[in-house]
Amino acid sequence: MINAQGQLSADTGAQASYSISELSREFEVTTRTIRFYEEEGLLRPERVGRQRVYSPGDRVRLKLILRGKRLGFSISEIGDIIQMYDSTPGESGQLPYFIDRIQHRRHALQQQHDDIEVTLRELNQIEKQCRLQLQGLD
Amino acid sequence: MINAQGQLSADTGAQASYSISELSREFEVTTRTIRFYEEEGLLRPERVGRQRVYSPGDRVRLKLILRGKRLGFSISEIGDIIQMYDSTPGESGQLPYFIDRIQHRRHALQQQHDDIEVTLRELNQIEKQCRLQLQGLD
DNA sequence: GATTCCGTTTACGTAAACGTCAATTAGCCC
DNA sequence: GGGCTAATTGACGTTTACGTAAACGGAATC
Repeated sequence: MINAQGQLSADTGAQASYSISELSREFEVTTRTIRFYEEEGLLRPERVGRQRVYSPGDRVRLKLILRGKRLGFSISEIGDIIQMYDSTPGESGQLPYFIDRIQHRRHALQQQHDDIEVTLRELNQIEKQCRLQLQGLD
Repeated sequence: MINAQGQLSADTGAQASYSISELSREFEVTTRTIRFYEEEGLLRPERVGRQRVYSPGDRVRLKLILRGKRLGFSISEIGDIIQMYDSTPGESGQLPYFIDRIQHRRHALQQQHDDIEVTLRELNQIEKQCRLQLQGLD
């Protein structure tokens, strides 16, 4: 197989590098968006000349970013989360503070989790009503 | 007990009506925010003179709105959801279309639900590593 | 009757998250 | 070497979800 740089690479499904438009297509975001995330410090692709070249690691980061977006987090919150994945604890120096941040994040996620379950149950209720009425069993 | 309008009301914990500042305090949002939701058509409190008076139903709607916000939905999406709660199916006329909208919503929520579980697992992993290192067992 | 406390309206301001040009560069194709 | 395609930078525009300030109204309180 031939990748974006015109070089051979084993077709393992995991490429060695990606162009901005490849990622753009794969994740269905615009290139503008990807560059914006870079401006915000969430991505740091390498350069070949002036062109951006994304590693598999960059691709994973982008995945993380988009997952964060789906969860409604802001860019800076996502930056926060990515830092958690990034920093080999030890680099991060302040371990207890770090653990504290993790727990805050987790707490927010738990809240969301609960919100979702409540909402899902309610939507199920509503839908059930609709279906009954649709069958004229009301 | 005496409510915001200076009238007697049974102290059942469920008041008959609320002022904007009462709701503002209870849910920790500004009055500006509450008025904004009204501008956007998410709330329709009654008026006594020019002042807004919120019913228990309005209060529930506000709760719904804030839950939607925590889930990262936009105002118009929340409006959409509230409509689902509101419309006695049958008023809504187009039942199949309505059910379809519910399923779309539910699909998005399921996606979020999955995202959260993945993220929680990952955070747990990270935290475990931190704790190990904190104990010098690394 | 001046002050204080809520509340209201109007209107302009702003941060976040991109969208949308416009001008430029660089590699390939024939 | 002209044209096409993909990418880059820079800059201004836009939408959403409120914040903030000004100016006023009405009821209560001192």
